[in-house]
Amino acid sequence: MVESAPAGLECALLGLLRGAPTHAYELHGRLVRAEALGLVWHLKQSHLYALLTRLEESGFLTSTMEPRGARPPRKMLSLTPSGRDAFAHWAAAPVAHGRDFRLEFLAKLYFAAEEGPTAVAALVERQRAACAAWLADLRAQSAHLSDTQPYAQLVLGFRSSQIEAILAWLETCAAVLEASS
Amino acid sequence: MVESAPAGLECALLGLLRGAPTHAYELHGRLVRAEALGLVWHLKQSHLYALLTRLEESGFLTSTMEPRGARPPRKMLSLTPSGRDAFAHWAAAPVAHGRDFRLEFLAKLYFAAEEGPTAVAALVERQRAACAAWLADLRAQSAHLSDTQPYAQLVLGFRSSQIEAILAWLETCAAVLEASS
DNA sequence: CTCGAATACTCACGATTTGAGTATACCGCG
DNA sequence: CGCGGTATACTCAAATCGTGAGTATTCGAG
Repeated sequence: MVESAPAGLECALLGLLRGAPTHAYELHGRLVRAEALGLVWHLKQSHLYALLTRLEESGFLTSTMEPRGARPPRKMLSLTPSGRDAFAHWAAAPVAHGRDFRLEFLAKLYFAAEEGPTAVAALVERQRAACAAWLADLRAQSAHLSDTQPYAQLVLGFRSSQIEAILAWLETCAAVLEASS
Repeated sequence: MVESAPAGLECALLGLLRGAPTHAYELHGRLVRAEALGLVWHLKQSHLYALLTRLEESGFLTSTMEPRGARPPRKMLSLTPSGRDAFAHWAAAPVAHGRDFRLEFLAKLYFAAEEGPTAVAALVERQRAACAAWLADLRAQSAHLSDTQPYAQLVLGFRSSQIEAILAWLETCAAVLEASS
């Protein structure tokens, strides 16, 4: 029950429990199988169990044993209000670093897409603003660099170009998901 | 002395020991201070010591205690032939995943830049080929996707656009470092 | 001469991640 | 009918990673 904010991807697990209570095994099945999030996030079974245990210890979810006659019982998980809250906050906030895009932002986008075009548009717009700020910062740094540091120039150039590509891609996000709704 | 291939960034440490034997403390100083690699790679002191210990245990480097009169002795590190070899192999090979660019590829580029425009050109060209292959693969995957999976399309689109940006940036690499040599 | 910064290194711990294992129940096949 | 393979559901010990915090000495500024 320690209640410290859960780390990025743990919140995505909370998101998967938004609907009906589920048990860990099925969650894992969803992730590795069809579920689109599995494209983005690979998680071993044992790791998943560990994460869920921690989320429970921290009070973001509760479990009840579901007896199933002859078969072994299942540990059914559901969100606590605190868990629901943590997810909502996480899902709405943009990521803070370019390196968090591959996994964390795409996960956020997944949930936003489930919720509808409005949520997507809001997330994309917040993220766009954050990226624009990073880019401005990088350009300022780059300007302070002398020509005698070509390597540093390349490093900053690399980061800038990655962020520019992200910005361009963000433009297409809202459009694509809008078109298919 | 277990001799299993060292992980990506450990090889970069080997690279920093190519020249004169050095001791760990100075290595750390170089990394956090001026040294351009510090832009890319942040490493706590204790972590660095741990990595170096492991590299020594694996036989990639050897140490000798340098007595310094009254002052405490230093543990001077130098590459073994096996270490020199591991570095050379690592430095010449392109990285295998987009996610390795931020750190590992930029580190390789750093050493290539030290060595001269020829080495840079060779590394860049190999990496370009690898990236082109990834891109082709992504496009093939994308083609197999139905329109009913807009999220998956976006994910693949994201990856493609990141790699395209990398390809464009690679073009500028050789040019920039060539110009400043 | 002393106080703080720099030098040089060590250690114990917590968190993360993984491989490997356990145990039961269902289902098809001969 | 019973045998083996697969699916279900979860557990655990252990490697690995990474960090904070500490130690001990020396040097230079005031």
